[in-house]
Amino acid sequence: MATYNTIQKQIIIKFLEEHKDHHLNIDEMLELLKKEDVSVSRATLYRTIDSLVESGVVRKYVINENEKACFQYIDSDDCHHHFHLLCSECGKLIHLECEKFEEILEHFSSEHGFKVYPGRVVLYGICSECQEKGGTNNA
Amino acid sequence: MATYNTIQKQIIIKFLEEHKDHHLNIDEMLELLKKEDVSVSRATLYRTIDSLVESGVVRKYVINENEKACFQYIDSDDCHHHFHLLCSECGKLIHLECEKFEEILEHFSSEHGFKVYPGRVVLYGICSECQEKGGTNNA
DNA sequence: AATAAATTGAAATTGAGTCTCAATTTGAGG
DNA sequence: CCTCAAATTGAGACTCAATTTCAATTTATT
Repeated sequence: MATYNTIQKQIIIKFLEEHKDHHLNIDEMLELLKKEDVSVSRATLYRTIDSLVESGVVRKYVINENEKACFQYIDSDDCHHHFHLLCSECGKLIHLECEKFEEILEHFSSEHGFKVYPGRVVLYGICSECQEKGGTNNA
Repeated sequence: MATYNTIQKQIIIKFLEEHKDHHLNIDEMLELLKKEDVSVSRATLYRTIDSLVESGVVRKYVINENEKACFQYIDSDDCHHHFHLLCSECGKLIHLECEKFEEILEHFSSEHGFKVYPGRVVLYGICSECQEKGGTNNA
């Protein structure tokens, strides 16, 4: 099964490269593409992104089950040291650059044989601001 | 807003306690409840489980985005100082006792001011057995 | 009992994501 | 630069887990 190089695929890959510093969901991408007057259908965007995720070029984030999945071009430079911290109090999502990330993933891999999917690592808790405001304590 | 103690809630909590060693999805629960000749509607089950998750009594697992969410009663005795590793391939839930846990929580607290809720930490990935079998899944 | 508020359940609705299929595009081989 | 089969596109239909609706019922208080 050959693969054809289509205009739509080029548009999508160019778009993702230009937005590699954000993760966007499908609707946000469609809207931005529309503003740029480039036309790609929803179905094609889903299909192309899926295959890019499959081939490891793009990472899929499911931060909150109730929210749409987000996608981001994997920049091999900085995609590694990246945690998601989600504040249960204010709902803020923190993208935390931290060298500890690698260490933790490595620990689970080498010590426990468990290969963690980095894109799905979301740690729930309370951010510093909400702690100061004196939030309710849960576990 | 008062809360009424209804028969349905009692049924659901009793059911979850009796099945605290498994995580089940809503349909599985409905089927098992039906076999026990106890009647709870799908909507009520969703609603009640949601509020139990909200209050931290029940944990929600989304093993695979394409699969139904699973739920499990949290046994407060043994959920404190360990990680939950959930294999996206075989669905196995690994309770991992590990001294790294404390270290990681401490790191986030002191270095980043973020207080992680230990009970909600679930790391998704692939277990060693499924890695050997050569899984294809991403997430 | 009377009452108001909370809850239930059957069915309708939602919505992210997938699938269908006719129309179009691609590119290898004349 | 034609031809043609195979790949791809896109509009809209479809799926299905989860949510919402709303009238009927249950709860707990007075």
